[in-house]
Amino acid sequence: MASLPSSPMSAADPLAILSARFVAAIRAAFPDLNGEIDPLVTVNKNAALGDFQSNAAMGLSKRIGKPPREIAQAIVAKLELSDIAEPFNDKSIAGPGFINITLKSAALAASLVALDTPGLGVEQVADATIVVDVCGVNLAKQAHIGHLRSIVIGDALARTFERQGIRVIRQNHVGDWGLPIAMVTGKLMAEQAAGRLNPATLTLDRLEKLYKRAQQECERDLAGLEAVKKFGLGPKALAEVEEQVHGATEAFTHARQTLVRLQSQDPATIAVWKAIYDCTMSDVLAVCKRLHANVTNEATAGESSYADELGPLVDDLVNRKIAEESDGALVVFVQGTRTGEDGQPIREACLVRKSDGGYLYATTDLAAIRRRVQKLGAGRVVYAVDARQAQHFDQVFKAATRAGYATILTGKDSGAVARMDHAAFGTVLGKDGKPFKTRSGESVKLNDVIEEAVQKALAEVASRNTEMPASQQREIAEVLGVAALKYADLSNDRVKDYVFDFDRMVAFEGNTGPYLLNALVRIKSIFRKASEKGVDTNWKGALFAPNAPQEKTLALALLRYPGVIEQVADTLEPHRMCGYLYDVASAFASFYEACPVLKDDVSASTRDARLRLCDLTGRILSDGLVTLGIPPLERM
RNA sequence: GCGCGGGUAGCUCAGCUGGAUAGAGCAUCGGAUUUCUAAUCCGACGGUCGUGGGUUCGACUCCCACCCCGCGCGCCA
Repeated sequence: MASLPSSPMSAADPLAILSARFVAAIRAAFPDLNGEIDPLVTVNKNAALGDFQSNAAMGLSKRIGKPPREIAQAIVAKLELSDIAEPFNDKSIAGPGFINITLKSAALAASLVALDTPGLGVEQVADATIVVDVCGVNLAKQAHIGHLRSIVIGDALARTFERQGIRVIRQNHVGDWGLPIAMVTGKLMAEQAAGRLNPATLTLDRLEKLYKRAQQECERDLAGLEAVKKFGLGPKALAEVEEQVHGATEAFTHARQTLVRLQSQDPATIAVWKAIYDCTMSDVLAVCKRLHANVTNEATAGESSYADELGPLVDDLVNRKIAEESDGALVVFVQGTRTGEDGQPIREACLVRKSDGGYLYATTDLAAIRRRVQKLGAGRVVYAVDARQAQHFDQVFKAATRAGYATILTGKDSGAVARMDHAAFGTVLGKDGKPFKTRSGESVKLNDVIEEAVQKALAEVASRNTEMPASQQREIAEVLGVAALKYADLSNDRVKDYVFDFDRMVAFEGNTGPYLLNALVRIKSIFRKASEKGVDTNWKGALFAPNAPQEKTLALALLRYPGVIEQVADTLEPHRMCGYLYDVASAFASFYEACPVLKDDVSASTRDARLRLCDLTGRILSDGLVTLGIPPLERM
């Protein structure tokens, strides 16, 4: 469908103009053709052959019943491009029927002028709200490497939507409720009662140790008991294991009692829970802040905030016969992705209440969808969550749709079902190809990861700026290290696992954060130099003159920016932005080598045209990085 | 068993609704600097795109089968 160009940018976007012209030419050449016409205009893959190309002729071949080259001839005969493109020549139609277009320099310049606005041509979406599920840490646990991707990718997606003018509500779905939290709360109360712990000086590190111990006490050898009974290892083994299990059962009972007190808002229990909450979140939010991820207290909506809604929600599901009983539990049956022996899809059970009356994470997620769509007004909900939860979300999305909880209640889309997307991400791997862990097998703390990246960056900064004050080196290294870390995560295809390598991410070559920041810093440096040399600011209104091949390549890259933002928002794939920015930075590096800006033998008009091109490049690099959640740098 | 994701150069990764000779970076080798910051640029070398079929004018891309790796599969989250 050829949508009409609406924004100021798309009116001058070569892709949009060419698409419209091609559609017109095709209609003129083949008036009998009805139905949709896709002009298939793209940036030319082979720069030597032209700037843009249309592949429409091949596709139309079957519909029209003529050889594609003949169709291409007919299209070209009707194509009116003399105002913006170079005249056709014998290379304009090539291969099976590619139509190559080379833009006139003036047309390219006009497009750049249209792009060169404060908004950089990014189309604004009116009247939309998107909820982004981001971060998702658990109480009493450090933010670790497993949370990196949710924080970084979730924030980048949120920023991309915000860049489109969409109202974004971040939701940190903290695991702050349920039996595991009751375990540690009970454990903490016991420690406190025994005088072994002062709540005022509680640290997350200490808390995490208590959590692990509580968990072990509850879980120890329940599996072993099963095994002993199954294999009949004799009364002595059975007695030993049973004694262990007795301890576990005791701990479990204690945790259950604590959970009941939590749920009934017992003040003493809640007070301890709150201490755990505050201790965890102050640490976690500090890590988010250090990562320049916009995850704050306002964005925090933990599982506990749904506690009161779960009972009524399940009642509602039962009353409307959406949930039914199955082996003592309550489930919502959904059409799953799996198939049975007969090849028919299996009805999958999405559990919303256990046989003991407890609720599950699917219950909370259903409540969350309902709140996000029907209370917060989201037309789209995006989950930046580990790919291993794909089946869970598939079920929950279907159950929510069936229950009507995803139905939009107000506004222009009232009655429609909100779009629900699981932006699934793969695992962070070590160099050995296995999940990234410390030597002792523990998960790596996020703060340690950040610190190591910053230290690596600091070593580079210090060695290259020996005269710079240490405080400034440290300041730059902090930005650079965090940029390197985030960019390494964002630049890989989201759904794939990726290998984590400090040395590669802080490298200044290749598709890395430092390389992009370096391009930006070089541009800033040009303008500092210009100012030193007393060059006036007339360049701001200068005519673009993309004549050198390097200038042309750079200009064509810059024009793609608005489209890339849209692509990222649609596919939820920030690595497209990374790849794009790397293209821009590479194109700029080649330009920088080949096209002097401030050298004495450069004419004033060329200098000003190039300064304006540098400025536009810098603003797009900067805007793109900021949209990814990476702050720009002045010097490095 | 069923399902989901993945398999592209020695390594790490791109490859947009099917399009021209499958691209980067690293590594290896060879060039460029009295610098608008060389934290760079230019070039060379390097690939049966897991395997085998199919659809198509054209397949890394779509379909089918199989192999290998990872992950998931009702009362944990």
